Amino acid sequence: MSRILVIEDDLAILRGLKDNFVAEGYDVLVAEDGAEGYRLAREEDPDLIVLDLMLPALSGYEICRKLRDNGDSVLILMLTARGEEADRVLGLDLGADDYVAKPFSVRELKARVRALLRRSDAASAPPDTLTFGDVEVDFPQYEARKGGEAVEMTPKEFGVLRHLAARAGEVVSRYELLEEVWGYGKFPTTRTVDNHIAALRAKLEDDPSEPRYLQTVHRVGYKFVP
Amino acid sequence: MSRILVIEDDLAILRGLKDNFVAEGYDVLVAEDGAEGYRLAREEDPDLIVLDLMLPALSGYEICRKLRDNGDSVLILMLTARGEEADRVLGLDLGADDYVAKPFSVRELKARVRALLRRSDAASAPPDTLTFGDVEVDFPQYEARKGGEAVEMTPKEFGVLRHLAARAGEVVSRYELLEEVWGYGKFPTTRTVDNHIAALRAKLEDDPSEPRYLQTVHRVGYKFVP
DNA sequence: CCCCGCCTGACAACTCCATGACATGGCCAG
DNA sequence: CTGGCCATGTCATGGAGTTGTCAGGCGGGG
Repeated sequence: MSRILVIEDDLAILRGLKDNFVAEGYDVLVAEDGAEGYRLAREEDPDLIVLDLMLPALSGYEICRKLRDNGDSVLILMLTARGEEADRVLGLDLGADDYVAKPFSVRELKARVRALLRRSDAASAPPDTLTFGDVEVDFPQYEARKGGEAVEMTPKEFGVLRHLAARAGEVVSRYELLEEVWGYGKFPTTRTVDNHIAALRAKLEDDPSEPRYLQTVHRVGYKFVP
Repeated sequence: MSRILVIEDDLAILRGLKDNFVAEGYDVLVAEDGAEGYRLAREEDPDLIVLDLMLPALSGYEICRKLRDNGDSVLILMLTARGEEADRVLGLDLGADDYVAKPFSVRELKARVRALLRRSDAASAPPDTLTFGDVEVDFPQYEARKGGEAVEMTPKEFGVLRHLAARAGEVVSRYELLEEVWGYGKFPTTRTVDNHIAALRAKLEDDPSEPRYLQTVHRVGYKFVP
């Protein structure tokens, strides 16, 4: 899941944004002033920054420019007072990727964040089909077949399989799977992972009781062996 | 590399766009008013035109129509003021290939330009007509028939169907549909998408309660299966 | 002014997911 | 080698979240 840094001095807004983003499964960092925000932006390497234009210590304007001057291409979504020179903010000399005017609608802000992140990671997507044994999986279509027969799988199952396959041969811990598939804001039991593995085995393995592709590594996690 | 013509009367924006496109390696032509822009469009035969809707001398609207009337199929990306009727711009009255609302993000604009050029290279632009089962849809004309009978569909319904069909087989999330069909700057609920899907099913599916072509993928989105 | 398309909210039906209990199996200490 | 313990497999169940559906209201265009 993506990591978002929110830099905003109004604590009520900061809190609200954080809660909203956490609820959507993002990994959220916050800063209440510009200097701290800039430091986090450099050290924590977030995927996207929600940046208030008016800030104590270091303005959003300056943070944006400094990041760009350093060649940082992190996504930046600027919060501006209504009517504030939108053209200026957007790229032409500041280099923000989008902006939302205050007072803003949370729904709009979330939609814009989603849109920015989706476009940016569409570029670096993992391979979208997977074949092993007599199984074929097409992730964009959310379809799977075994021996030519369609197999019904749930989104979580696709997610788990994709993350295991992306690191084929490597052991992946339950904790890692939870973070990557479920997202940072969610905290199910690690037992939940076992259940989804079991479901995948039941659907894809020739002999679910003797898994060939989805192997258990005792006390560590699971690995996908193609 | 591709040749891009930018027609825009705001010099700050014109300059910013030119610099950005040049930096990406495009061959860039510019015009500050509609008459000059139209002349360049005819004489220089660019691959894509970034066209402001409001222009002195000759409006973007008219340029677009005149080009199309002359059978010119150059790619056109329209810049519109926020909230300006996106449906109209993308329809046949106008014939633009895409649009971006002002104030826009440069990253967004560049992404859309890339997308348009890539699609035209691959010659896989969204099709003008669509046929499945006993249904025929003509997008430029905004006409649909089922079993030979005319079917009344609203502009939004055409939009949703077109975007699903353009990615046939792939699951498209409600959020993506909102972004692509409703456009940048509009933020209805995801429930709205469901309603339009329901309307399409009622009009186009043989058995709307058991959709064959417009399928739901639970917790993910919808997909069109031809 | 009315009409149509659009958006939203409410409700019910349904899917998927998380959890806990119990069974089984692997690993280590003795 | 073997008993005990912890980890994992398995399964049933309740609940949370999603979707289909419908009615009502709003706004723009004719």
